Amino acid sequence: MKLYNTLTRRKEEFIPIEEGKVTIYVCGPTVYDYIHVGNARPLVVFDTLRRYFIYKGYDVKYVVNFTDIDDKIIDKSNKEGVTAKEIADKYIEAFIEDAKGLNLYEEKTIHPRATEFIQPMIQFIQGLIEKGAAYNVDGNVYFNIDYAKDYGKLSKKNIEELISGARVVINDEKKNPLDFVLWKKAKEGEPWWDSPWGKGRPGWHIECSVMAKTLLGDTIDIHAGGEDLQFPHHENEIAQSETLTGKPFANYWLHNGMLTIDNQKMSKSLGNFFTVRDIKKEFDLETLRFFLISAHYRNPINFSREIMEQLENALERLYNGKKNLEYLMEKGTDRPLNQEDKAIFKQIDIYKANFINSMEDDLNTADAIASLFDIIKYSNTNFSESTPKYMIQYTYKTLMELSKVLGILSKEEEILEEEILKLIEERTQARKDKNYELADKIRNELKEKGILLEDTQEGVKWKRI
RNA sequence: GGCGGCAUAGCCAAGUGGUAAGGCAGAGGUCUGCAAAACCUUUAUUCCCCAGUUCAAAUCUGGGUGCCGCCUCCA
Repeated sequence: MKLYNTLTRRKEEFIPIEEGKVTIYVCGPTVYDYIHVGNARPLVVFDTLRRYFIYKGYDVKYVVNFTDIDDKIIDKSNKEGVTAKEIADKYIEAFIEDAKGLNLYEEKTIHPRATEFIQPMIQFIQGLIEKGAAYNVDGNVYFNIDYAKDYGKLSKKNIEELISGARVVINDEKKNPLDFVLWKKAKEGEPWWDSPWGKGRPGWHIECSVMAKTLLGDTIDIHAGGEDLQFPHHENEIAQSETLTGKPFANYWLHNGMLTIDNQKMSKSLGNFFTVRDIKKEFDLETLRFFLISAHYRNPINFSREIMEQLENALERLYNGKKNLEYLMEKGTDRPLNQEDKAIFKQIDIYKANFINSMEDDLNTADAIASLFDIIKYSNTNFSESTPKYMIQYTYKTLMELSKVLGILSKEEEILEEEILKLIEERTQARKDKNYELADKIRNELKEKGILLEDTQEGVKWKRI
């Protein structure tokens, strides 16, 4: 599989550290609020990458951390008069709920909390101090970037230009203006942990380095996140981790493009954001997931109601195709396969190969989705009740297998209540009797109950609206 | 100011040298009591503009225009 590596700015063949295994670390949310649609992009995109690795038979270790101690969380806890932990717990719980809606593979995700790794963080910082790469000034510990080899190699920044950019706040405590904080001295009323440098808490960058190292090892296969984290967050992670271990921190750095609204980055600071919960009121979150994988992950995507509606319809077409296959699986014949049938298998296999080729090419989900539509169109056009069951099952199995990689079409067929089934039967009889008035009345009645009936050539079908 | 990216139909979006995938919306048709679904046909002589390389360019080179991101907390 080829992946675009930000470190080299090229697509590279993915070679895992250990054959058949892959370790992935994705920078997760700071849990001080509900996640917004922009936050959801890396979660969905890299979940899809993980699913594809699983599909290929890899043993995947996948970590998405929670930053549960940070200025914003402390601010919020002060405002609301509750502890920082209560804030974090509340939004972690909300995250898990949103994650389920987005069909993230939560059962297979490791979710460490920063506050559970304070001791390893202290050891990590201690190690940096011993190497002379970090220094303590009155309880604040800084990383000295002059000790980092190749500082700026990920974001391709030039240190002198960064300094002369003058956006850096002058801080007399720092040896180099670009030095960043590893351990923050606790202020009055802030949560704190004991450390060799006094009471305090970890800085943001150190958290990810330590959790990745502790859970996945000194060198991980893939580190991923939004492209806005390239600098300074990921650059600093590299600096501290590689200075401490002397080994590469991550072999592949993957960054997703920004999600925009009216062509402007969706972000908390600009205030132009929708939370995943906002969207859930209007759309199924599966549609949001589908939207997020409908373009290549490195391109910016613009979010709007119009686009969501388009994708809602597109997704419905896939579901209709799936339902048609389910229906024909019941009705198909058991006759033996003939020469023509075999050509159909071949065609389905071609679509499957196309899907895989797309995914192999730097996770081209937009292209892969086209193969799903190809399968649907092909089966809609060529299959009927006289098609051998086995072939329909094979097509269905292929469709579901590939959909699972993308994390879509996973909603199960529901069972209808007894009374509704009765009404449908009543209506079918009315139609046979050509009593269309009664038939339409029942249909409208069911529509109000959220059941939409369709009279197809293959019989009555229903769906929830 | 420095660094990076993007520009393909009404909308969304693949395609990185061989003659424009796929989806949505629209139009016409088949089927149908009606509706819906499904299916068929149709919708870019052209890929922001200009110049160049080449037998051949949406794809490569140079220039221009517009938009976006990072450089500050951010997915």
